[in-house]
Amino acid sequence: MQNWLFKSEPSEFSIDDLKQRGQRGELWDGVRNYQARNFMRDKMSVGDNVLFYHSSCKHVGVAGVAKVIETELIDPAQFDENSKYFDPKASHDKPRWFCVRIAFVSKFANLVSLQRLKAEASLRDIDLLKRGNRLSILPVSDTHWQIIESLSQRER
DNA sequence: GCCAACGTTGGC
DNA sequence: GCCAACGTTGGC
Repeated sequence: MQNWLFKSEPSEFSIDDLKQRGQRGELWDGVRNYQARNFMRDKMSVGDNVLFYHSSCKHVGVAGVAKVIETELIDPAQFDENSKYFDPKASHDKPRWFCVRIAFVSKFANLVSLQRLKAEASLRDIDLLKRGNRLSILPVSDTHWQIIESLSQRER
């Protein structure tokens, strides 16, 4: 079982939006970065844990927990000419983009802010905080997962 | 809105 | 295969 961190702009799709989807969850389509795609296509399993991170917004940080409920899905947006994720180089014979489906697990009572993460010495080497890391999907170690989860239960 | 840090594209 | 130009991400 692997842990991940998914970034999302809450103005586009927030932890509350995910909660509203309930058991059906949400198809994580539209990822157009090869490294992130490879994580989804090759490394994810049903049941994997996901930290749901709010980026590019007022309160940046980890907002809650989700889980992977379906894997090895072909991203339908690549074939949709009306989608901003349309990829003219993709074909049904040779799809280029893959995705997974995730579902809500919990929302943190207190968002674990980026500031808080940076202040935590034990998170010094988490990929999320490495200089210039703009990947929207990142693996998270068990140790880092536990630290962030414990931060979410602490008073700010 | 700015800008650093990339990833991607395309000419050569 | 190199690399300049361009586009995007994401914190501030």
